[in-house]
Amino acid sequence: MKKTQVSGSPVHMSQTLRQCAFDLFVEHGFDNVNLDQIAAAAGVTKGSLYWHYKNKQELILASCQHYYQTWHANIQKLLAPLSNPHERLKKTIAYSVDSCVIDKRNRVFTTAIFTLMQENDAVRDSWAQFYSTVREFYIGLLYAVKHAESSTSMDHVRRDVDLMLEAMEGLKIRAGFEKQMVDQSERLVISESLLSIFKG
Amino acid sequence: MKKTQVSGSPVHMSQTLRQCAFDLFVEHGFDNVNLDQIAAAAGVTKGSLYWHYKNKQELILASCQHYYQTWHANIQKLLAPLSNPHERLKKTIAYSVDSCVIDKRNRVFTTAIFTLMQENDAVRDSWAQFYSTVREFYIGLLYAVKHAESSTSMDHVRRDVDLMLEAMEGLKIRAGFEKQMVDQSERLVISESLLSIFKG
DNA sequence: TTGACACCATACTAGTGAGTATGGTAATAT
DNA sequence: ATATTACCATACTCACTAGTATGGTGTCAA
Repeated sequence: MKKTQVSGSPVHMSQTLRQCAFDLFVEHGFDNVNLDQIAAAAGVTKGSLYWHYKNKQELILASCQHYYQTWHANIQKLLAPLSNPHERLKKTIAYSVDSCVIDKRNRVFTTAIFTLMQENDAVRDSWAQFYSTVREFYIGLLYAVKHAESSTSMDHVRRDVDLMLEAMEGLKIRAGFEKQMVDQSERLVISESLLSIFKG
Repeated sequence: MKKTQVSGSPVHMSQTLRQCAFDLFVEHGFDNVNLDQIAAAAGVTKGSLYWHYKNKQELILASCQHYYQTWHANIQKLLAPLSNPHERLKKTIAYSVDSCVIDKRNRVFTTAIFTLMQENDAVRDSWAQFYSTVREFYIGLLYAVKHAESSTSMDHVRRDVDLMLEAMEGLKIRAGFEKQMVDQSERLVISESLLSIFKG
C-alpha cells in the first residue's frame, strides 16, 4: 500500500513515537496503553515502532527521559527572568506545587513510575538519577539564598531539601484523592509551609 | 473429586482469601497477581473464589480494608503501654518511619494503591477515608501534647499534620530508590526532622 | 543498474488472565 | 426421603497484547 510521507522528516520518527508514548502514558498509565495505540498516534504501525524501540520497556524509559527534559526546560524558562535568589526559590516551589496539585497528567505519570520502580531496576535507576539532579538544583537555590543573606548556617540544607521534596511527593499523592486543594489560596498556603521548612 | 475439608471452618474462607490476596499483592503488586494464584494460595480454585468475591476489584478493596485494620491494630498495640503524650507521638512517628523505610511490602502495596487510585474511584474513596482517620489520629496525639504543655497555639496543627504525612509518603517513595536510608541512625534523624515540623 | 539499507505495513503467534457455565458434594431443613 | 442451599472444582470462552516473521518501497552508493 502506498503511503504519502506526511510525518515530516523520517529521522524524527523515534522522537515522535516517544512524544506520543508519553502523551498516552500520562493520560492512562503504562499498563493501560498498548503499543498499537502508540504507533497509531504517531501515524505508523507496530511493525515500525519495533524498528525504533526494541520493546515496551525501552519506550517507557524514553518517555521518562522526555519527562526529565521537559522538567528542566520548564524550570529554566521559569527562572530565566529572575535574579533575586529568594525570588527564584519561591517561584520554583510555587511552580512545583502547582504541578503536583493541578497537573493530573503529572500525577498519573509519576505514580505509575513509582509503582513500576518497585520491580524494575532500570526505571528505578533512571528516576534516582533524576531525583539526584533535582535535589542538587534545589541545594544550589538555597545556597544562593543563604549567601545573599550572609547566613552561615548551611548545616542541614541537604536534609531540609530532602524533607521538602518528600513533602512535595506526598502532596502530589494527596492531591490525587482530595480535590479541595485546587484553589489558588490553598496552594499559596502550601507553598508557605514548604518554604518554612528552610526557616527552622 | 473428593476433597477433605482441611482449611478450618469454611465460614472463614473469604477471610482466608482476603489474607492470601493481600500477601500476594504486597509482594508483586496488583497487576502481577492473578486470581488463580490467590485461589491456589488459599487452597481453593478460582470457581470458589468467585463465589466469595464478585470480581478482582472487590478483592483489591478487601485487601485495602485488611491493610487499614492491620495499621490500626499495630498502632494500638504500640501505644498501649505508653501514657506520656510526647512519648506517644514520638513512638508513632518512629514506627511510621520504619514502616516507610524498611518494610518493602508496605511500599509495594501503597504505591500500587496510589497508581490505581488515579483511575479507580472506589479505591480512591477507600484510601481517602483511611487517610482521614490517620490524620485525625495524629491531630489527637498533637492535641494531647499541646495540652500537656499548656500550649495555646493550636493554630496550624491541622496543616502541620498534613505536611508531616505528606513528607512520610514522600519518604516512602524515596526509600524505594535510595537504599542508604536503612541504617538506624539515619532513621532517627528522619524522625527528628518530622517531629521538628511541629516545633515551628 | 544493482545491491544494500533504512523504514514501514501486514499478518501472524502465543501466552495470559478475567470472568462464566456447569456440575458435584455435604449439610440442613421440611 | 427429598429438596434446598452453601460451597467448591473443572473446564471452558473471549478479549487482549507483546513480540515476531516477512515482505514491500524508496533512497543512495558503487
